[in-house]
Amino acid sequence: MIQDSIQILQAQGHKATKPRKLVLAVLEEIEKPLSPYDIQGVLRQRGKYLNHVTIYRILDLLCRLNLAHRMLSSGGFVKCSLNAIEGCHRFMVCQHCGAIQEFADKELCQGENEFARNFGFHTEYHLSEFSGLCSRCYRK
Amino acid sequence: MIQDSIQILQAQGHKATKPRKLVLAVLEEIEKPLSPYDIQGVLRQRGKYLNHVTIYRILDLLCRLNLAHRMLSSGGFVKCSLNAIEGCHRFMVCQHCGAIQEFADKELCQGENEFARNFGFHTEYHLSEFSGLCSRCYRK
DNA sequence: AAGCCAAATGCAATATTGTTGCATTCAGCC
DNA sequence: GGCTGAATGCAACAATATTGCATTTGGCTT
Repeated sequence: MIQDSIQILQAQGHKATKPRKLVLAVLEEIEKPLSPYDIQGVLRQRGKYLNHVTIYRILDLLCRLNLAHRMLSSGGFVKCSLNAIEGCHRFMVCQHCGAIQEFADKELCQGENEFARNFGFHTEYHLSEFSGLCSRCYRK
Repeated sequence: MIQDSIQILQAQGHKATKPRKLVLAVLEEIEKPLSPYDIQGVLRQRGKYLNHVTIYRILDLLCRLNLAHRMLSSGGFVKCSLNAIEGCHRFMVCQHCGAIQEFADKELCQGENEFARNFGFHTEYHLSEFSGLCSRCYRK
């Protein structure tokens, strides 16, 4: 539900504007990485118009609040799951259908950070992307 | 040594041209993510000129051959270490000095893929970026 | 070492993506 | 309903990326 994201927005002193709801709704419904112009296109198909500058600024905000995230492979944006582990995002992207899914696993996350620490590296946040085939597409 | 990369290039039937050597040398020396135009700038400082289109095409090729990689955080390109684990790239990026380093760890990689498999996801390749402070910058 | 040819580069033109400053509008408050 | 700062739209611009085609060049052959 985009309501959850909206609540977080407001809790941090940001307004629940129509454009923000529209962008959140698109990210939520289309569970694939979308560029700012992609989002504009989807909205246009639905008879809505947002200036691209507005979309950029909304995505900036959402990323700052950890409500959205930019993917490695495509550069597109996706909505983050709200129960993600702090400072850690782990996505699986299906090469066939394009669907993305975010996963949280505390143990794995800690293991990775510890691994980095062994090299003297202090991890602030950590991003991980799996590319392959989701269970549906694999069966075919 | 860029010689290693050159060998791989040629082994796959690509030519060892001057522009390719120049780009490889820059990526090798400056161990930070560099955009195509960054690379052009570095070369210009050295009295060399490459058209940006050429640089784009070289980077495309290097990425296809897994000799370079594009980072999420910056959008810049880095040279891949040649002893990387197949289908797995793991980078650490220092927020302070910008230095990047690639690491390979078979165990960690297998753990991650297994984790994905538990969700029915079949990983083709796996990509991971740590953002934080390297050992030198952390001490300060 | 000269010539050949496909591969690679340079160039020009264009398309796409991202940014900035400022006028206008609107969400949330009284 | 009116006020006010935050948010949006707009215009102009800057930066990044792509395409088609003419020219050059690396690596092979002779």
